[in-house]
Amino acid sequence: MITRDSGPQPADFADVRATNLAVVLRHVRTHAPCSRADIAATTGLNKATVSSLVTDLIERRLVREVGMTENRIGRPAMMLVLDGSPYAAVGLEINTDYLTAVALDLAGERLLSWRRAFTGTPGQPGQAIASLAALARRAVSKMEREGRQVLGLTVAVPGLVDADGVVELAAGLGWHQVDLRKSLTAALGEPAYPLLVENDANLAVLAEQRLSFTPDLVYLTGGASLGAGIICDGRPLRGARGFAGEFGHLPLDPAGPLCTCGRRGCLEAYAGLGALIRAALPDVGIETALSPSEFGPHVDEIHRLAKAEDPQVLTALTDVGRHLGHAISLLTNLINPACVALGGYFTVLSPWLIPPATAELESRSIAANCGGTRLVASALDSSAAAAGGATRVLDAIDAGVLPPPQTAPLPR
Amino acid sequence: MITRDSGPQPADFADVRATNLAVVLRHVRTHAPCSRADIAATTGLNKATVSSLVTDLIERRLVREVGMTENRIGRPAMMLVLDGSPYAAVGLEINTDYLTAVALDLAGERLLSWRRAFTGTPGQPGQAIASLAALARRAVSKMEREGRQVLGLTVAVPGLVDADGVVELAAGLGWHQVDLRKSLTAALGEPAYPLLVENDANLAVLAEQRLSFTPDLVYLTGGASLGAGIICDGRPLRGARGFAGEFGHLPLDPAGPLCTCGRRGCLEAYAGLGALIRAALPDVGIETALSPSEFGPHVDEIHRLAKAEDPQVLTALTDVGRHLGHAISLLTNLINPACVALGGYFTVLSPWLIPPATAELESRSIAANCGGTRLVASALDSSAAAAGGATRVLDAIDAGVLPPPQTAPLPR
DNA sequence: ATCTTTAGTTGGGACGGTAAACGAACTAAG
DNA sequence: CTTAGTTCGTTTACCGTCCCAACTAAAGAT
Repeated sequence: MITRDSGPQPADFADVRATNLAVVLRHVRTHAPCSRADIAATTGLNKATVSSLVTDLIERRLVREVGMTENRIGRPAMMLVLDGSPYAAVGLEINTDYLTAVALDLAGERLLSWRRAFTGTPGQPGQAIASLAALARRAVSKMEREGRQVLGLTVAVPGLVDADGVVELAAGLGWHQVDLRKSLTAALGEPAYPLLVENDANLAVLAEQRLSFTPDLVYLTGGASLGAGIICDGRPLRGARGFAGEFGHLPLDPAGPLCTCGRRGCLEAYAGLGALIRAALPDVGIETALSPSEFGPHVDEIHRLAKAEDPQVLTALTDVGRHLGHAISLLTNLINPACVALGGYFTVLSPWLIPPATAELESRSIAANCGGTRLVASALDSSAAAAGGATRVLDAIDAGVLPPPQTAPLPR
Repeated sequence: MITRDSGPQPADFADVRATNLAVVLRHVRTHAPCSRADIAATTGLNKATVSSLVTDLIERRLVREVGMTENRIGRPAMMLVLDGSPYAAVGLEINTDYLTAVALDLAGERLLSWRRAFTGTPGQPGQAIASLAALARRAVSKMEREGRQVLGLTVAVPGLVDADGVVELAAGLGWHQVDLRKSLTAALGEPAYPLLVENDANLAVLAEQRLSFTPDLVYLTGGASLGAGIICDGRPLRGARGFAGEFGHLPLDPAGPLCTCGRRGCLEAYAGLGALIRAALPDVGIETALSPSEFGPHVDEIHRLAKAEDPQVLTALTDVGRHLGHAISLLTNLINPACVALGGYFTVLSPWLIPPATAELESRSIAANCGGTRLVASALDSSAAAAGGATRVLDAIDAGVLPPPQTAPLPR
């Protein structure tokens, strides 16, 4: 990929070719169906170059000819579209109460969407990894039975993941220093495709970005713990040590309620799923610890009561929304995203959360009109992080890491 | 410049050449003096390619041969260094109480550092622009008299600047919708070099980065207003509308003291220069509005009293440090920078600010050891923003936008 | 004096983008 | 039906850049 950007790497012809292949591929993805002439006119590449690049992409089975245009002056154009059939990108998510698998084709169409209940034993990641590997094997086999080559697999984990795929810390899972990438690679028999591990919020925001097209975007995971996936200027923001987006433990009030992290007044203590359930459904979970497997039904119940305009639930939701707005105002002042998408349990409850959150945000933003930050419900469901994992594989393709040609070049 | 990064632009050989020229130039800057063979070995470029690139850089007068190595086995190497003499990068800063001009040579050596007192009339930017243009002309003339070509000029403004160089809002100057780039370009007679306008904090952090080498860095401007210049993953973070880094108006406490922006509990109301002076020097400025021209002497006085361990001043500084640590903990949780540099009046007072700020930061960070964030005094003085303006010009050179060759290619 | 080691240049080859010309396939109009 | 005009995509010749291998150059080591 060639851009006006700093990078210590020198460039050669392969980079030029890879860059231009990716340019053409992205154009086909976003403008399909389109002709070679369209591509040349829009990208500025020479017609001959585009022909050569398209031939290459067809040999790699990334692009397909679909037929001629008609009823136009001049020679009809051969239209091109992404070839969805020969490839698949797989994303997995492990969370406190479920495993998810998603597969997408090149165009981002969903090929597979599985979810299964799961409860791991804290401190015993081995069993969880075995379950994850089993799910991965089933998803990969299904793709391969359909004749698709798996381009890559990315696992979303609710915790801090380093660049080598080691889970430094995942409090909800009770994991500490787990080399998930290595273990899973071994469990899957050293597969040929790249296997990556990433934070769930950082992946979910990728999936959200593919739908929203915004280059400055934040995705908030709404669950027992709250995380933020941040994209600035089109690139994911991870921070120096990967701690960026620790949204749940933003200190809002040193005199606030006790948080699971041991401090007081974290956002999570106000707006985490546990706090919401305690405030909205005081009959449950005040005395006993909340079980992750109960979160789903509780959220459904809160949603039902909110629609029925239960005053206690509405008050609880307004309260959560206000604190969310407060925390988002910090985000706006520091990062100024164009859009903040509410994910997790926030998504379904957003009709009751967004109005108080927006009011709070407006009252706390220095910039007029909240600096242009829009608050929206996520376009994704609970498979967001897994879909983001698959999206990450597709993003690598878009960035120019293409599979090699499969058919021999045609004789002339 | 060629990197593994998304970008819609197709690439051709000119991009390859520009990328590799920049790679070699950066290597010479950071490893000078070095030989062609060193460059080839370190960058992975072919020896022949390096020779060709170096010849090109010498013709552009960006690099110079300085002499042979001695006392080694094998043929002695011809050492290369940056040629500092034929170019200059100019940065200007306009602020409430002064104008600053800085010029740097290619290697970042300071050629010029001017500062003059200045008080503008709010709502009347014309006079300020005339003063700024006069200063710019003097700086440019001095460089040209020394035989240096000006590569670019960047102006730092304490306010919101859009991508076209229009100052949307600069509260301290009383500016609103001032097209500074256009006005200054006209006042300087449509110069050949690029003239840019940027926010002061965004520029100061560039200068700080050149000294600290950290790719995840925040620079805090400490003055009447507080701003943050943020660099994430080596790139400046501006946000969707340029509002990123509005550090001073982070809402810390809705019940806090009144801020100049009309809200309550902004960081600036606790840790802005006005708040510090009121707390540390209660004899001044309680009744009358503080004049910007008095800020410098007041800071000197506070510094003197702090060294003398005046209890009231020490208490005020500890208080400011605590609030600073609180705000920085928000930065750490969201952006996770490797380093936060305290600029402006914070710099000289940092011995009294950093300990309480660090304590507060540690108590509020979810990540162990504050997520690795170090709090340091800025390595720059009050010319930080102007130096950053000049640095921005040098960064463009580093990124591959090179001046054209000046000498004809040597006959062979 | 000759060998070894390292520095830098030269020439050939490959690759990939560019430009202009060309053939192909269509519509429009006499 | 014929001719002109339009547009698509390929062909051909060309050029610039990088790489490789062989070469020259200049020193110390033997």
